[in-house]
Amino acid sequence: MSLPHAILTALLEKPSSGLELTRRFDMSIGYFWSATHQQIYRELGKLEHEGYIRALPSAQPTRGQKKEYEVLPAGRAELARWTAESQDPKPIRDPLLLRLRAAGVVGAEGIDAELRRHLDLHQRQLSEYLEIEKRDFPPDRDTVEDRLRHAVLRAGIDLETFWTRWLSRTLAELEPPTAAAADASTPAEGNGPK
Amino acid sequence: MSLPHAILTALLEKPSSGLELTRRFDMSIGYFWSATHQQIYRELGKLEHEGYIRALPSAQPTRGQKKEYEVLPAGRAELARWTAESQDPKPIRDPLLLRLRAAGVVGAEGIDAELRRHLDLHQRQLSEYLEIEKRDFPPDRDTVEDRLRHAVLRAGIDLETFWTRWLSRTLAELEPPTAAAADASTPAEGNGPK
DNA sequence: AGTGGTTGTGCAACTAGTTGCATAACCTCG
DNA sequence: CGAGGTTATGCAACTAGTTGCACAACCACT
Repeated sequence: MSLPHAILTALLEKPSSGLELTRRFDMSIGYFWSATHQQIYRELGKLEHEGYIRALPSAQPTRGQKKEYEVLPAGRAELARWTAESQDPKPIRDPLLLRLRAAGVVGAEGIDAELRRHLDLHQRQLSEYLEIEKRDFPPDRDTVEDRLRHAVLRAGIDLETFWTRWLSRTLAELEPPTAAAADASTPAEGNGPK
Repeated sequence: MSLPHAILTALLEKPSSGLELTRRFDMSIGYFWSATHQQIYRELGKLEHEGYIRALPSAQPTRGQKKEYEVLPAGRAELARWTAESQDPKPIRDPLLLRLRAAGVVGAEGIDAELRRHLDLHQRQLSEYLEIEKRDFPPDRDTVEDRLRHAVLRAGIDLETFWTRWLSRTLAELEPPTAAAADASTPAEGNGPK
């Protein structure tokens, strides 16, 4: 039940059309929730039907034309209710970890290439977040809202940091020992006793 | 497409019945993939139908009676194929971060209680993982398989560590300044100049 | 006026995961 | 033996997210 609330939050920050929301979900909202434009349009329809949002009167109802939405009081109330609600964290579910475990059973051929690829992706994401932090959070402003937004971004930063560290360590642990243990096709020149 | 492969991995490690798998998913497998018993039974049916696994001959086909499965060569091949495949990491999607952002818009009332609750849950999970590490990974054994399994567990440990740190920091940042900034109903006794 | 790209909205079908419930076999205790 | 709990398998309906495509409006260039 998170997507409708993500949309309400985004619309409270700034009334938008479906496509604008999609772009915002790809950008800043993306570091804690992602969604495709189809999900967003469908959800906008539902939210309007339930009386949580409404289309701004300026927009015509024909297809292919921009339609902006704003949040109604009922929508704000629903968002406040949901925000204060108690929800348990969901257990981890990560395909990469699963594949690593599977590699332990069917053989680790080629898994290191995949680990390196992920490491690269996470490093890029991390430096992107650090850019955003530098740009959007100079050390002067300090409202509660700023702090909350900064905390959320920092979660993104810390998570990417975790991944890059874990991937580096895992790669380091898998590779050299494999080379040392494998007595075939390993050059191993210059480090034996003379 | 991860659940069937999680099941294949689990069955290769040890042939099991549906309920046994469910228990293993709640325990050790749970730190990288979770699943309910209904998902598992449904998937076992599909995997058997597709010729990846088969029921051990000892089991009778009646309902309510234990039915153990083992992986067939085709299943092992499929798992190896999937493990080596290239898959992009999925973007973060975390309701707690979303709620924190929403709190910045509709007000942060009561969110700190929720943060503390999550902190407690993550601390428990972390110490559970540390127990498992101490029990299952003594520093002597060192096969490639051990290393892979240990790396996966360490991802769980590091992730829980990230959460506990991030939650502690976020709580620390939200609370004292709020008390200092709010000039109403704050006792603030004994720390001013005499 | 016509073609081609961009912006924008939207349907339909599919895949994955969740929730609630039904039902059968088996074991234990009185 | 039969009542009640535990073990075990499974169906049906639902919710959430993904993929692929259709189509209208608008704009710019020729």
